[in-house]
Amino acid sequence: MIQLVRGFKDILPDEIGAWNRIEKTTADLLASFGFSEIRLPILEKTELFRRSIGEMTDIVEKEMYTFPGSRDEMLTLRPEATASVARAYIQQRLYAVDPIQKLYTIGPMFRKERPQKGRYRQFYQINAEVFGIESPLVDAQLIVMLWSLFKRLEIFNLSVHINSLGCPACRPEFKNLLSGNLSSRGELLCADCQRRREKNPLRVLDCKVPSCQDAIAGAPVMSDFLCQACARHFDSVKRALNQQEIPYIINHRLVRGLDYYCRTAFEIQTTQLGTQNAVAGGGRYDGLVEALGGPSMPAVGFAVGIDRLVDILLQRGPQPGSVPDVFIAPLGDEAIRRSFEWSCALSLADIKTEADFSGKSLKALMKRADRVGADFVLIAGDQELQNGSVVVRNMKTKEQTSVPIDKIARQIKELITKKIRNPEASSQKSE
RNA sequence: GUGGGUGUAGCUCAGUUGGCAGAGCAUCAGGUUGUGGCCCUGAGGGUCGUGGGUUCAAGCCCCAUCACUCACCCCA
Repeated sequence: MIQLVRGFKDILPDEIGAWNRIEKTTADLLASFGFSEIRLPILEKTELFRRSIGEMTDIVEKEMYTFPGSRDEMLTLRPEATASVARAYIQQRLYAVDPIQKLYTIGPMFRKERPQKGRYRQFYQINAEVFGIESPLVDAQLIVMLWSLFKRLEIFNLSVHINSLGCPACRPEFKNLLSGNLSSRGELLCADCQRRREKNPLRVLDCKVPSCQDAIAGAPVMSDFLCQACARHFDSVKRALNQQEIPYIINHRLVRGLDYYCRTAFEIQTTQLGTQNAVAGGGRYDGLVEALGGPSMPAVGFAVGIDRLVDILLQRGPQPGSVPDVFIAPLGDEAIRRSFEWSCALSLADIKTEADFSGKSLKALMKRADRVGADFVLIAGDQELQNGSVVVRNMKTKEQTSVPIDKIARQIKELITKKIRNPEASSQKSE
């Protein structure tokens, strides 16, 4: 048997309800915040990611699906979307139409990591990016938007972590200071951090090895070394979050894994998954557009891990799926032929219809009707055909009525609308 | 990339010191010639992940390999 690729997965009907809910909620919410959807290729030139994400990141070093394309060019399945969105913003000259662009995209990303709970080699993200606005209020607005997305999805037990990474004016000095501070207690650091200390000392800050945590306990924190502009920016973000009553944690250890981030960095974590607990992350990347050959342009954005949200939603049991309104149970060859006609007509009239053409016994048909959860069953045998009618059975009340064949669609529609109004009252009673 | 755990029916899992491959659920059929859920009866369904090895004999022991899973790491 040929099996699917390691770390990839099939999304089956039993969880598609959760996916649809997340995507629909996102589309509605982001539209009200002024975002437009874009759709981009999943394949890009490798160079794009090397330049944007950073040569020395784990993603670029060892996690990308890269292979030769045409004309000596290497291609890569995108490991994240921000680089592609920025590329499109530049290439399509969107900044010339209006430097301010609020864009979002939903789709698969690919990273060759070891699979784990909440971590897949093909995973799905919602990416939202705002170009052309320097105001810290936009940073805060993105967090507000995320917060309300999770609220609408009824996902709670979340914490918002924020930090400021500084900017090219103040970060280099801090890096040097930190590096010097860490080398004074280099003995304590784990092997990875020994390496990081020189290449990118910021990454030592979010190392989880206990001895490293001890080593950095007294280390300087970025927020004490922010330049005046960065400090004011960070303060505004915090004030805006306070104003919207969004609880947050200032996390000096929060260092994004991608090189392009500056100033605001944030991550939203859940307690409902395993150790892969980040459901969203993002921040400001003012230098990226220019670094990719575009105009100097501020930008800020985030990514949401859809797979992880689905995992959380599914913990609460299956999400409501689609069940047929009507099940057609024909008896005998003539009835089966006619039921084909009826099922087409009903489906085309927007009635969710399921017909069984197998010719099995009525008992078997009824069992199947019950299993698929149909509200009504349309029974047609020789008797009914002779007098030009069919039997409609209400599966809940067991009521059966005879309906003339030429009035099937209208009758069913009437029954369904009645059902939609009634069960609300009855389900409230039962609670 | 590194470590731990697990692979037996569609699903969840038993399987004793190595000795005929099992249960529950699900499916299908019958009990009821044309009426679902409950009940009863029966049936189908297996390369015991894969490949080697030890043995008279391997689901069980040994080696390798693959997959799943959890954690490290990294991140959404």
